[in-house]
Amino acid sequence: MSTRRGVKSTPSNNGESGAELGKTIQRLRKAYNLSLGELSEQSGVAKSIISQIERNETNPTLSTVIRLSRALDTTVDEVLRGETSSLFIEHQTKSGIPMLESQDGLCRLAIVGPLSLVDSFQWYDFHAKSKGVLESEPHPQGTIEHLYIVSGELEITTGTETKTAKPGEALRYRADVPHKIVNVGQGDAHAVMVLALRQTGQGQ
Amino acid sequence: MSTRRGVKSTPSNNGESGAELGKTIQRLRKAYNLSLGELSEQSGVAKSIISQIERNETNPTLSTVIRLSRALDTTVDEVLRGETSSLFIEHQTKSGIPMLESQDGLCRLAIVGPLSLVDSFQWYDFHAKSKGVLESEPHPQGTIEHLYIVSGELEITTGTETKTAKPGEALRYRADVPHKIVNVGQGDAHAVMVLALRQTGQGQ
DNA sequence: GCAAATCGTTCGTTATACAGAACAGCAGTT
DNA sequence: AACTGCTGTTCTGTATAACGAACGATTTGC
Repeated sequence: MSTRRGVKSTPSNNGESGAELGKTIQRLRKAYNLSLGELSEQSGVAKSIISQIERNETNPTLSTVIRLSRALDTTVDEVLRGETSSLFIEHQTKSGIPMLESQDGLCRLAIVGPLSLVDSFQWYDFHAKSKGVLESEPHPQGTIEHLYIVSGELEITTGTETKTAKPGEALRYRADVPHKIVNVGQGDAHAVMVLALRQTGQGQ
Repeated sequence: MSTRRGVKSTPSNNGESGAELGKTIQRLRKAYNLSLGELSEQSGVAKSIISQIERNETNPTLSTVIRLSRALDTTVDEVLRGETSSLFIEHQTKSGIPMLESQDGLCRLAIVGPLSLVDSFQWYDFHAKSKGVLESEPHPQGTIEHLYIVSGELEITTGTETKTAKPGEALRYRADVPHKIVNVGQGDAHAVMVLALRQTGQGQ
């Protein structure tokens, strides 16, 4: 957490949001050869606001962005995405299937799902004795690991973050960085894991 | 009642904007089985705001919508467009219940994996009381359903075939035909379901 | 049973997005 | 030079989105 609230270095927020929103809006506007006034008229947004948005000096309202997007004949997402043209590359990374086996002999990973059908996902049944540790090297870029805890208590560390999950909980985390699963409970732990490889690209 | 809210003609925006944004957000949140507090923590948006957004009582900031979209594993546009761009269930909701529930009320499906993202699979947590029945209309062509039984005893009927599965077993069957899951055991049943969609285009 | 937790909602305050007007910089006319 | 007409920017005041706390209403536990 630590959601730095209260701190507002940047004019508004923007930081993680549509970082380049302003630039994109302006680029589109100019592409259409519109002045601020014209776009204002067409979109119904005050030109002062548009000016501020273009300079990333404000954190616009959704409705404002929608109105601008419409006037610019595009969608919110495209505007957000900086419209980095084609970013979708079908990263069909086949890459060797990470054959996860118990390193310390305390974890067992059984494949219950398809692994050759399509490589968009693999599905494992995960069992771990108490104190068992499963360390994984990074999986292909964009891979997301889903862990559903059936029983026991697992601690997942991915990157620098660590979380503990109890039965019934589902964790979703990036698996393209080193990650680790530890059974911190007293007894055995059981979880279902789905490894999803990013395929459709353009997921923001 | 200083600020006369409560009764408001036009909430704020809405009109032309994200008409159903609130409903969509709520539907996604419930699909993920998140409470306002949880979503708040995950997204960094105050839960009071989320509440208001869901009720269309506010005209959220772009950054707010982005944060929510990310937490809900989707994009702004999908949220805006009333979404459901994709396939699935949407259950011939005769009742329009945002949550996935069987008609007899004995089965509950919670989405724990990505449900937006154009892509290839969805992941559910399935709970059923004794005698609970979950009937599904055919999913899109090529869809395969994977069911991993955690506890209880389930009987799956797909097409004309019927099978019974016990804990630890995994079933894989076509889901592009009507299919049915029945908890034939005495107690509750619990399973993890993965719905795999046929890859789009290329490859067969 | 009452306490503790958790749900969604509402309250009080602060920060700020918004609109419109006023402002500044630069073309072309005349 | 001025006067237009445009550009984009910077000033207001007001409405309100955001947060966090406090609130009743359930649900859970002991």
